[in-house]
Amino acid sequence: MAISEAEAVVMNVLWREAPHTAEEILAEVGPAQGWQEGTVKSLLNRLLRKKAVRAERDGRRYLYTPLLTRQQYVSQESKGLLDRLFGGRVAPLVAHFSEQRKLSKKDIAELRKLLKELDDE
Amino acid sequence: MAISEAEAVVMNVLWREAPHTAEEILAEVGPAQGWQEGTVKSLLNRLLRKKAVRAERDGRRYLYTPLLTRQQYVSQESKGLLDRLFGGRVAPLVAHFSEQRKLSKKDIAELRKLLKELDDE
DNA sequence: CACGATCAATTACAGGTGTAAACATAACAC
DNA sequence: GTGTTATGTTTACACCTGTAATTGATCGTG
Repeated sequence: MAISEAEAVVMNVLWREAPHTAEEILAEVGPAQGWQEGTVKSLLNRLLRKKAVRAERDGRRYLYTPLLTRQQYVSQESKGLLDRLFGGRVAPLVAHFSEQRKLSKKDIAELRKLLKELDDE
Repeated sequence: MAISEAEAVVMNVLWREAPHTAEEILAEVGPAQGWQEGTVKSLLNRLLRKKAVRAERDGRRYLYTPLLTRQQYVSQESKGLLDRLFGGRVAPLVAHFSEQRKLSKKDIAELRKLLKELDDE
């Protein structure tokens, strides 16, 4: 089942470092998102139900670890967008950003490097 | 207000060619999506409420025309994804696809061409 | 052992979505 | 003009989301 945007915020914390307790996650995202304890707990529960994380008891609390990998999530999401908007292909998306002048110098440099490396294989 | 995925399917028809009647839209997407008449009508109404399309009476029916442009929609959606997953930048997304071996030959060729053109400006 | 503190689990609730059924209205055919 | 047909509008309804408040379980403390 797809994980929602709010849920992804929680996953992001766990992808950076795991395991974490609910409290730690709250400390990390609560302020920025304006979330309270119950919110994070709910999101964790939904992620559990969706098998995106697993919880392991540690005394009175739980330690949460991601089951869904960031790779998997990123792939799903990107593919979804590409399929919906660009016929499933990458180049048209880059072209779109290029037309909109949204490619930074850094982007361009990195893309050049990337293509060069592809050459060498 | 954001338009949903099902709504985007309808918009896609109108972006290809407009205006269209509800019936024509149904004919185009109904079979593929397994949608019936009521579904398309509802989606059109929600799009009207969201000011994403406008309707112009034509005898007994309406002709629907997009107000939200494909450009606008694509920009919103792509930016959202990039911000959420790739720090708002294009190159990391392409890198992701490259790592996953999801760049087709055609993609690579087009990207090369694109970068070359950027050079010439 | 009873009590408060600390967590997690359950329940809540409004708003969005997917998917229509039901209802209203207007035009056309007789 | 009245009934049928073609359209659009309203209402429905279950599920997902964001965001908690409430309830329940457990642990440490006196």
